[in-house]
Parts: sequence; structure tokens; C-alpha cells
Amino acid sequence: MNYFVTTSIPYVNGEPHIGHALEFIQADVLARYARQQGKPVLFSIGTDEHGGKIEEKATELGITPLDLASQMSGKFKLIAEQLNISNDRFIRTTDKGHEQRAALIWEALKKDIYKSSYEGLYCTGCEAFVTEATAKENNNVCPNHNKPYEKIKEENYFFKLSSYGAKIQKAIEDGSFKIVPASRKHEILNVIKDGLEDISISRPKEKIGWGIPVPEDKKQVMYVWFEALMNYITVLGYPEHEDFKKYWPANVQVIGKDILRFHAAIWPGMLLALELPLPKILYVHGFVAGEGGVKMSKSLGNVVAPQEILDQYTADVVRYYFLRHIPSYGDGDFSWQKLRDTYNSELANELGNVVQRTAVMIEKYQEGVIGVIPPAEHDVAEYERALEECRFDKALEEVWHQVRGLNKYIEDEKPWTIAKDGDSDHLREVLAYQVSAILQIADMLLPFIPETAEKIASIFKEGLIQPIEGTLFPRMDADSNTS
RNA sequence: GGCAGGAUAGCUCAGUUGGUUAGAGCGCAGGACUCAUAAGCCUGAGGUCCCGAGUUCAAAUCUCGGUCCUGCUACCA
Repeated sequence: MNYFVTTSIPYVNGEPHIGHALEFIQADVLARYARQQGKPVLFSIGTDEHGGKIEEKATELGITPLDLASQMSGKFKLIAEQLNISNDRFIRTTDKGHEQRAALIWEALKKDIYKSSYEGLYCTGCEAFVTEATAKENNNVCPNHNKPYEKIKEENYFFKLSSYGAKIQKAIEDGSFKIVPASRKHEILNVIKDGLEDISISRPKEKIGWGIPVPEDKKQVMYVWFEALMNYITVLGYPEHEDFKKYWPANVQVIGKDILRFHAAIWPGMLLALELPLPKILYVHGFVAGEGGVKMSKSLGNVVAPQEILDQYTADVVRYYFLRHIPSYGDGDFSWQKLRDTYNSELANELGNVVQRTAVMIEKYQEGVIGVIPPAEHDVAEYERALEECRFDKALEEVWHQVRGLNKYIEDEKPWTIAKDGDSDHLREVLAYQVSAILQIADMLLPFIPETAEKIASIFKEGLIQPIEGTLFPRMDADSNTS
């Protein structure tokens, strides 16, 4: 009954990008849908703030790592607000609560943690070791950071992930830990089947100071990835808080395809070691490319920040585009042209107009009196199934099927002709049916474009048309936006 | 190299266990209407279903071979 949904927590190393926006929006739909069904919901998002990269950047800027993290975290928070994300919590890994509880988790994992020295080639940019083969392939220079690999020997703590591979595999295979889409499930099973290796989970403090101290070892801090994953339960107040008992395991954890391994192998390993249940569903979205499916990159100059889109369009428009036109199970792309076409044809012409024409007819022919609205009658099974499978695109297609159906209904019934013929009973019946269909559509749209859905409902709910200011989605001219 | 997925209309894609004339949305062209945001509705054009062979009464669908693309993963010197 209780419903817990999370997004991954973005690393505050970079500005919020379109992929973060997508993830926030998708998770928000799940949260709002669950609330609509009357479930107690907890929806958390947040930011991941420790690690060497933050430390370095802060040093460059001459500020403290925490100041930098706070600044960046604020930007993610702002984007979430602008997108009308209904998160109940926003966790920062620098929150005292997270830091303290991370230490408790470490203690609880102790039977699976051991110390060992590790020698290998390391990239400070990636904060990761690479195999010799990889290093050779790249001529000893990390391609991501353009820095030579350093040969280092470190004392690290390790987590016995290898002990949990079989259990994780079983949970994925039997569906108790469901990974969608299925292609991602196969992908990770392929990795797990070959056996999971123990992972390094700490760094020497002298090398990376910006992190959560390892309990009882002042010389080590927790590896940022290991500690960041813990946010999903520290945010609930693991281990003692009521919320933790109430909301864990998560119903859905929303992540991007680039961090599948962390969430489908390491994280479940940690949970199993803690003797906690695994999340029910791990939903993996794809990437958003730029125009023509070309990857967004600074050097190509085709990067579009969520902020830029929000400067020109309302949150609902942005939400709609991302949910309907970025395939829920694959990669998609963003272009201003596509956004405007979508806006005009789907939101303005089809949805906005059907609301408008219905409201106007009731005002014109019946002084705004709606009369008895029949109950909703369209089958929503497909819509519901789509949502259960995190197929946001498909769910919206189902809604639009109804929007189109309604426009067709109006053309078939021709209320304006009925009005001329003076058959007021029949006219009232037809218009009330239109309202019924619109209200059902608004209901289905509530998790997706909440402001619009509420506005639509408000027009018809009182039995008398309550006009709104302007129109829902005024059409946009071809030259009204460029950038 | 291994594993997985893909190639269908100008674009994005759907095509369930093989079964008449291969579909939708967008875009494009034409039409009738007038309640509405010059929106909506109707009609139409547009396809060698990647290539080749095979199985079958029948293949977009199944088999084999090939080409190209994507993802994951491994490795050689």
C-alpha cells in the first residue's frame, strides 16, 4: 500500500542537464499517480556531493567543497521546483543525518568488509582504477580526463560483493527485484553471471579528504559511490525511524542506463548484506540527445539546458514533451522544432481546443449550465497497465486516443446543428457527455501535467462553466522562438 | 571476439501464435463544415517491410547466410 519512489541523486560536479529533468519528471508521474490512488507516498530526490572531483573544483574556485556543493545542489533543487516535481524529501549526502546513518550502515556491513592493499593504475579524474589492458589501449592517458594514469598502491576497504552475486541473480530472475525494460535486465544478468568481484569502498583521506570518515579509521573516507547509494535508506531514517519501516523497500527506483551496474549489482549486494529487502522495481531510462539524435556536447554547441526550455515553456509543456516523446524504454531526442510542433498540434489544437470549444458551446447555448454529468465510461485498463510498466509514452498515447475520440464525437454529433434545431434536451445530453469525457481525460492527465489537469477540472466541476483567463495553450507562431 | 537488440511511409515508430489490400501519429495535398485557439473532421498521395536463399498452400513474421547500426562485455600483441 505504501509507496516509495526515488530518483538517483545527481553528482553536483556539473550543471543540471536534460537527463536529470527527464528522470525527475518520470519519477514524479509515479509519485503523483500513487497519491491519486490514495496511497501514502514518499518521493525523494537529492544530490550526491562528496568526492575528489568536488574537492578539486572547489579548490580551483577558492571556496570550500561544501560551499560549492551547496551552490550546485541549489540549482538542482530549483530545476525540480520549476518542473513542478512533488518530491517530499530532498536529501543531500552532506546532510548530517546522512553522514551519521552512513556510518551506521558501514558498521552494519562490517562482517562483509575487509581491508586489503591494492596496486594498480588509477585516474584521479574518474576516481577509479583501470585494468592494465585499458591503460595500454589508451596509451596510459585517461581519455575522459586527459590525464596520465598514476600507478598507486593503496590500502582500501573492500566489500564482499562476490558473496551476493548468486542471490542477486536469483532475485532478478524470479522477478522479486524487477528490472525494466527487459533489455536492461538481460544486460545486467550477463554481467552478474560472470561473477561479481569485491569492490573497493574507501579512499585514503590524505588523497581525498572530502568524504564521510570510515568509522574507527581516521585515515580513510568512504568511496563516494558506495556512500551515495546509501541515500535511499538514510533518507528514510535507517535504521530506527518509523518512515524506514513504513516505506522500505522502494516500489520504484528510477535511474539512467549509465548507472545500471551500481543499482542492479552493488546496491542490491549492500541491501542483502544488511538483510534488507530489495526494491521492487528498478526502472532504467535512456538518454536524451539533441537534434537529429546527435549527442549533446559542449564542443558541438548543441547542449540545451532544462532552464532554457523552462524560460520559454511552462512546466507542463516540458513534462508533456519528455513523457510522451522521449521513449520510456529507449533513447530519445530533443529539438526546438519538435517541441513546438508537439505543443501546437497536441496541446493547443487537440487538447486545449477541445476544452475551449466545449466550454464555449455550453456558455453560448446554455448560459454556462452544464447539467447532469454522466459518469466516466472509457476503459482505462491500457493506460493503467502502461503506468505500471513505466511506459509513460504509451500511457499518454492512450489518453490522446480519447482526446481524438472526443473531437470526432463532437464532429459527428454537431452540437451547433442541434442548437439550431432547438432540441435542448438532446443538446444538454451531448454537451454533458463531452464534459464527462473531458473530466476523465483530466483525471488521467493529473500525474503527467498536473497544473493543466487541475485547470481543466476547475472549469467544469461546479456545474456551471468557470471560465479561465486566456486559453490553456495559446498557439505559437513559427518565429516566436528560436535559440 | 562473445552476448543481446535493431533495420517497416519523408520523420518517429506499431505490427500479437505465419493468414486477404502492411498500419498509426507527425508532415504533405485536396474536400466538406463553422461550436472552437485558421483549431477540429473527412479523403488522398506516399512502402522492393536491409539483401540473398530456404521451409510453406501462404513469410514483414520462421530457418540459414550476408550487410549495416546500437548496447553490454571480454581479450590479443
